[in-house]
Amino acid sequence: MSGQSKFPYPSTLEVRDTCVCLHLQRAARAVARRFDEAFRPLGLTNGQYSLLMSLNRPEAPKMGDVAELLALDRTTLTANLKPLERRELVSIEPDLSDKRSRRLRLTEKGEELLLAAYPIWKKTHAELDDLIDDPQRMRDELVRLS
Amino acid sequence: MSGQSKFPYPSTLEVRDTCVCLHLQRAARAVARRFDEAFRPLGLTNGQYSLLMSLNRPEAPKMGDVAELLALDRTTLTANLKPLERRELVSIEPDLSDKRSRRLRLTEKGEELLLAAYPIWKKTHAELDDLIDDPQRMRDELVRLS
DNA sequence: GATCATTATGTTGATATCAATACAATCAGC
DNA sequence: GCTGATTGTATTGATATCAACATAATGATC
Repeated sequence: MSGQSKFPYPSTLEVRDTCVCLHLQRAARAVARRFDEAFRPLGLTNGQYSLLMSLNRPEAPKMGDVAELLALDRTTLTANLKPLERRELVSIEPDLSDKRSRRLRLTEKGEELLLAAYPIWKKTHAELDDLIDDPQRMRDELVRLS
Repeated sequence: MSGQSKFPYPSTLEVRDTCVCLHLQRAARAVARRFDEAFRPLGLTNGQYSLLMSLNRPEAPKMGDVAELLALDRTTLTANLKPLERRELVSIEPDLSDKRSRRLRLTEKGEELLLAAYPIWKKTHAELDDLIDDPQRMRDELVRLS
């Protein structure tokens, strides 16, 4: 036999059906794939798009600012910047008033890429939004979890 | 000067405020960290917990079944199984009736680990659920995006 | 039963993610 | 001005994620 698990099957079904974490990761993966595909002609991923977009500010932000905005580990941000820096979409400059900090700045090439990417985002986002009953409510809930 | 970006700042704010993808990735990262921390004493991540849990079925599932359930690329699943197999939490057996397929099975050690992890999940999940206005509605929306 | 499309999975290479650790610059208190 | 705590990043190592490509088994058509 050996047919019976030590872990009760009903509890498995409980986790599968109710786990917010699982539901979130699943949806996050699916939606990420959707945007990755849409941005592929530009050689961008959804995360790179969000990162570049977060750098478009009146004042060039520090790494910590961006990491917090994206709810991203600081070391992850360091890693994510590398391919963008290699493609010269982003420049990293030392902060003169605080030598620990570094300022992240979009290059002109980066800004041009955002211009090309924005209509793609607009279209893909609209398609997604249509799947959601109440997008604003959804975003509010997501922010509360962040 | 050089002060003006080629990409309009209001559009950046539009993306930041409304992008469902960005909100999802952010929340997914934050919630993943929360569960990863809770499971750390067991040496489990949230993804490994979900994966192990998905294997606790009457019939040992095939790789494709699990990949679909988790909305995960099949090649990612292959990678994710490796550390679990190394720790002997999961065994991978050839399917006798279809030699292409492989059946994923929890080992006894895997079942015991789930037993230890479940109360941690229960507690962490309850804390998270409290942050959400209408969890069922939220899950329904997330499923629609998957 | 040979051929060809389909199905199930694996491998490789690039990027993403985080914990743990380390280090240098800054700041607060003295 | 010293000292110790804090802050801002970087590096390393492990796992996660997917696209592109490859392979082997199955199934369908003839």
